[in-house]
Amino acid sequence: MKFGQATIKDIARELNISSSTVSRALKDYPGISDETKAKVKELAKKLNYRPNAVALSLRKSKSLTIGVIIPEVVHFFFSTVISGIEEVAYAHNYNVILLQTNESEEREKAAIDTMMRNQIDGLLVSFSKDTTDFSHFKDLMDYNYPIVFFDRLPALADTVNVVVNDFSGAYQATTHLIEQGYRNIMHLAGPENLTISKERKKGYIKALEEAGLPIREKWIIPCPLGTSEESQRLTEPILAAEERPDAVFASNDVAAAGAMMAAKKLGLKLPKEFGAVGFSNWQFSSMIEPPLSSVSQPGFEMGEKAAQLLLQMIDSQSSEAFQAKTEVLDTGLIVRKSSLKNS
Amino acid sequence: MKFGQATIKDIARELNISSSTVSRALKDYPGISDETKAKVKELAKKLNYRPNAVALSLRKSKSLTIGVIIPEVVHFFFSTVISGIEEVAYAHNYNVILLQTNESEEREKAAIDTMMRNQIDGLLVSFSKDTTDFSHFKDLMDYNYPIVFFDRLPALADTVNVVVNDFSGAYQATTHLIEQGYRNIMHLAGPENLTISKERKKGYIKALEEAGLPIREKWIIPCPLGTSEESQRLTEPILAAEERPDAVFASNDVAAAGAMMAAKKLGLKLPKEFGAVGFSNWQFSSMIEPPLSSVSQPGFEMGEKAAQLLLQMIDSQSSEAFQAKTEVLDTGLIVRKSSLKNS
DNA sequence: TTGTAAGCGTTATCAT
DNA sequence: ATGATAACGCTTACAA
Repeated sequence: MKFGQATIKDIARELNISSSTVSRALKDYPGISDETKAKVKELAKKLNYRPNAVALSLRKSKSLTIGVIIPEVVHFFFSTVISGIEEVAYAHNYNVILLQTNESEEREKAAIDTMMRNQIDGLLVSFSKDTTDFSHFKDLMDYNYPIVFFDRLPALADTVNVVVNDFSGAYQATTHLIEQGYRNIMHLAGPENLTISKERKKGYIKALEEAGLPIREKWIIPCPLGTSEESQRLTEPILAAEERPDAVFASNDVAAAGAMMAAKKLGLKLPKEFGAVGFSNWQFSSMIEPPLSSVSQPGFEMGEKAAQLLLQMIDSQSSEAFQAKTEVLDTGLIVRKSSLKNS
Repeated sequence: MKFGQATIKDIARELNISSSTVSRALKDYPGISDETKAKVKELAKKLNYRPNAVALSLRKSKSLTIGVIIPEVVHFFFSTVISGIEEVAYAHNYNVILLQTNESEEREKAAIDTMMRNQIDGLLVSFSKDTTDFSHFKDLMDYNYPIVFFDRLPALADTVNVVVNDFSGAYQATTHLIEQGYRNIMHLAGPENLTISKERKKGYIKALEEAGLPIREKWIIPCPLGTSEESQRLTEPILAAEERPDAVFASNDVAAAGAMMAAKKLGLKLPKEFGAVGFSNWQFSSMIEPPLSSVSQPGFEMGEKAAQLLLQMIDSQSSEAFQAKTEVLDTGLIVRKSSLKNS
């Protein structure tokens, strides 16, 4: 009874009635006299009574809290997703508990342990880059524990997922570069074991193939870190070579920006001599010079959708809600100056 | 007992001993035979026993959870702070529950209500822009409830706070512009009722005064929204005027970027004809053209410090920990091309 | 060395 | 229309 918080018992004692009556009066149960209801409610208000959610959780084995496991918070896309999750949770009177894994599998397992100890009702998961063993998720799913994966898909059967259409986003972006007249398009790829990276790479390749352009493996560069320094460093030698690309499709905006910096450093004119399209439409993309074209990901919607699916699983417990499904959200191509060859 | 989670009772039953013995054995209490301890621990492991944190919270009136109330997650600075909070909390086995207020005072009050219902052990608060009534915080403080305010300071006595040195950051930034040879420096200010905005404005004015430069009220423009569109729109007429500023010190990087866009649109050469320094050193600042000089705020450290102070209040409950104090973290000036007049 | 019982705050069940 | 009691899972005096 921290901070003088009043309990049902306090109210009961003061009014000389039983706690069950108080409990029922507070929730307008039938069979309680209007008089008692009024008295109880009045006193509750006066004492600033707040139901103890912890006691409720224990009693009902339900915490009205959902857990979010995410690689890092300081990431435009992820923070946008969190925001979407927050909104839906708030609207349904659920709380959000946040565990950041810093892309570490160990922290991920610890996070799950914490969530279980705290009787969290369900989990929204974007697992870390180098998670290869998914048994900690599998175990939960075997108990019918509600989990929705977002952005990153695990190598597990029968999961409920929300992703964006990475393939088509990448395909669109690359096709756009081709239509603009770029012919030698390199690709800065994401971490190799993530589905999103693979899909974006596939979309890139598909676009080249369809246009009858050659696929050059040496121009497909994985950027495991995803920092602009890394991509600048990796891109520079490629642009300095005899035969060089005239554009880049990057798996994320930061990498694209790094490539642009490399191109500038080598004195190339942007976007005429080197075009670029990124992925995720980060906040900064419109502010760099030239403004970066980018594939926009509906992060907020992803958070909303994932939270909605999870709450369905939690509330209904129907097998329908638990059925494997992958919700695919559409990307959009935001065309800015960086990819307009003849501007 | 969701998901087949084993409880102490299950272990007790299986071993034909009492739950108290199990409880004690699990925590190596003295006076339990090594044999029993071994048996209990073995079975606990086998059953994958996890202590029920909810039951513990109820028993101990302590949830090992701290709450973070923040205007918005999708914000480079705030998300960095959260990251720092997360790290410290994790290291001390505390959980973090996150409530976003979207800069609404009503949501802020609802957030506090939620936190109280859930027996959250303490609060880290950055209140919303238009909160003017702080009684909801005051009420808690009167009960000796642990709260640490960060970034934004409430108009309340005896609070524990963590802020950055906004005044000196702004002073440094403006002085730097002056030293570079800029003479007519405008200021894009933040929301007027926030202390941080006031402090930054003061630092700006102090620098001008010290340099013997005039303060021109018409060149001090509040940007309540803080978007680049807003600042671009507000800056354009000022730069188009007969007598125009030759530099800007902005209360945040986004506003600075907007001003730079306005200057470019009017054909001014950057940084020669128009210099700029922002605040917060957002991720994008190094990537725009010219790269933006900025006052860096130690967001991660702020989160760490705030969490540490809070945990001290929670753990010690000593009046020392609750004593009013304001931890001031130093800013740094990151000089990039946007403020180098003669580069 | 171990067991019993009460209690944290709430509600469901069964009485009255 | 209201009360008594048990239970959620765990800890902790107090007993034995």
